Amino acid sequence: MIIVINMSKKPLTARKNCDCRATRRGARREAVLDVLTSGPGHLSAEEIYRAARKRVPKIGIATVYRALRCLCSCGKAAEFIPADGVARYEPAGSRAHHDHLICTSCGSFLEAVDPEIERLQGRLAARHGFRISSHKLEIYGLCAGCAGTGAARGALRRRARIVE
Amino acid sequence: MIIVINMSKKPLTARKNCDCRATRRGARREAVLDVLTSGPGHLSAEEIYRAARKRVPKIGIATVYRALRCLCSCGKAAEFIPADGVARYEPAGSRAHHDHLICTSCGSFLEAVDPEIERLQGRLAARHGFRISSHKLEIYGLCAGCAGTGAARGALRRRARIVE
DNA sequence: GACATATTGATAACGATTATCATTATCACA
DNA sequence: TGTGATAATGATAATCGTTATCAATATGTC
Ligand SMILES: [Mn+2]
Ligand SMILES: [Mn+2]
Ligand SMILES: [Zn+2]
Ligand SMILES: [Zn+2]
Repeated sequence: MIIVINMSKKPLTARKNCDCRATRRGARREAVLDVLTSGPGHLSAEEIYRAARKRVPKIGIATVYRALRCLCSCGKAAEFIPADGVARYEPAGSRAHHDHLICTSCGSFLEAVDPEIERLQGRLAARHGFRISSHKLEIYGLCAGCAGTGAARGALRRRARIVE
Repeated sequence: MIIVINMSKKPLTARKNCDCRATRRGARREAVLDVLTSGPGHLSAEEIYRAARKRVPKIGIATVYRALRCLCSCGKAAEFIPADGVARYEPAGSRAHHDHLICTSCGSFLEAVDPEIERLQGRLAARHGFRISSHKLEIYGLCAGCAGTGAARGALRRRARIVE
């Protein structure tokens, strides 16, 4: 795949009209995309940098940030910023939208979607004449494992990545 | 009111068992609380600093941050971090929970709550054995004014701060 | 007033991210 | 296959919001 950096200074939110154009190909940005799609997801730039160096040892962190900007810009990756203020990245485009349940104990990210919540957000916005372009729902608390209840362990056993 | 700094390094989320104890009183932290409760809300630390200096000209930004930490720690203020990563503060305690509709055009914050969405979040979490401690719902898009439709202006006219 | 100590503000430090810029890698084409 | 244009890279400086440090000051108690 050919990946080209979008050098604009705009935020990293995915855009429809990405100005990425195929020009030259290199191993570094491929490595970043690789880490993103094959890794556990929800990685920080620093974590992606460390993983990418195992494939391309001479890669610099600046290139990782540039690649992430490009990937977000053309919708192949998504950036989100949890409460600690450190941006995290996950593959996008081929994946459905989802929200995050973030464990404040072990730091794990659980992905989930409730179509009813999604729908009601539209209704809430409409009530205020607000035109939604995106939304961010993050639920903080204890994951099943850290809560440690029987019901919790049951839910953990299911181990669903995206569950309605 | 007496306000005492909580010097802990924990995050600024409001806690039930705040270790704030009344010991000494000063004008600076009062000024910060004043700005917080009398201002337009959703101010950044820098904005609060500028406003506080009109009341206490010699106040330093460090004191503003310290006061905000204290106020959040004992539940008199709430901190939240939108997509731009810059923390913003609003009075809390006497105010009900609400979510934010954030206009990406004019930067305004509209407050809203949908009890049904709140309820469904609990259901979603329960489905994963997740024990919620807090959540953050931010909806990004165009406010009524910036969207510029007729219906939008109607909604704007209502000018509700918190609407179900 | 004298003391203990809580609070303050100037400023250094910090961490994540971005900008700079000289060097290197890639492509189009002769 | 060589060559020139230029896209991409990485080391590093800069930036920005926030926190830590620390000497000076303010406050409460006796
Ligand atoms: Mn995710
Ligand atoms: Mn608010
Ligand atoms: Zn956990
Ligand atoms: Zn607006």
